[in-house]
Amino acid sequence: MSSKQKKSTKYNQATLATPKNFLVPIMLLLLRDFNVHGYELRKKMIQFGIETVDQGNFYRLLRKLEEDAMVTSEWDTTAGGPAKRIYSITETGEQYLDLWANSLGEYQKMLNQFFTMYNPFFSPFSFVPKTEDSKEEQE
Amino acid sequence: MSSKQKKSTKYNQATLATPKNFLVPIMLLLLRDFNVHGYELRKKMIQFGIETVDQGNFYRLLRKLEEDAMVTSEWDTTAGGPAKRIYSITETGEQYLDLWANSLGEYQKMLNQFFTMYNPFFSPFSFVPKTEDSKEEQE
DNA sequence: TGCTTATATGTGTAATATACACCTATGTGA
DNA sequence: TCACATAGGTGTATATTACACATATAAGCA
Repeated sequence: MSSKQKKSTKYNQATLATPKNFLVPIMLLLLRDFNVHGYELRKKMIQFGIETVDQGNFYRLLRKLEEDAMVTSEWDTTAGGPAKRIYSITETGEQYLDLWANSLGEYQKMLNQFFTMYNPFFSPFSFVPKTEDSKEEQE
Repeated sequence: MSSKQKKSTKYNQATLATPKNFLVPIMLLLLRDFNVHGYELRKKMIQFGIETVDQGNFYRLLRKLEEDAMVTSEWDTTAGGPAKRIYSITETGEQYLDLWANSLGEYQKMLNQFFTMYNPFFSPFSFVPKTEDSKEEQE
């Protein structure tokens, strides 16, 4: 227990509550409704509420989704500027999205349970911040 | 593009929608309400709805939480069987839990948004599965 | 006694996923 | 010609998780 110079153990503050692979279902959902290129899609995702979408990982993921036949793309050189890959979702992709939706639904239930236990006054769509009074019974 | 023998690229089915570090807030929440040992806590987490809680990672995480002063523990040798570490949350831990709660709240909003877009008939607490009819307009 | 099972707490390490830094290229406008 | 927005990436270190395995105590039972 001496000379501790740990690797600053951090369950990264910035990364709090970022679910694994969460970009995937949102990408698929957006591509189900819009046929767009990556750069545009990425903007949509940020609008969606994901504040940080790493550009590198984003494109890498898109290519992987294509490799796995979840989406297809074709080059668009008609417009000015750099060539774009226009993406669209496939049947497989839609099925995969449905799988994700089930999974996210499960997770949503757990979140509701979490908040019910965290703050008994909680109910979705009317979040009441926890008061000091509500944590008196201390075991 | 020849001789593809990829590493079977899989956004793991089993791991779908497993949020990063999700064990942490649930551990803290449960420890806020109960002073228990790891083995017991793990059972509670499974009851909570987390189907797979890897034992190894679980204990490792507990020790890390203690190392970071989120929880404290003391050995209990009064009961029969192997000695147990009884855990309880600290002030720091409670504050960290609050941080997590905010973060999870944000995420919950995104989930609601996801489902609103995924299935327009969706509303929380009355989930209506997507019908075939609802996906006719195909761009 | 020896064997099995449940309880209880861990370690080692490979596979995955993500963050962060960096690269290439086209077109617009100052 | 230089900066900047658009567009699409690669390399790699770090973080997180999965999976296999290790240790120890006690109870049941043949």
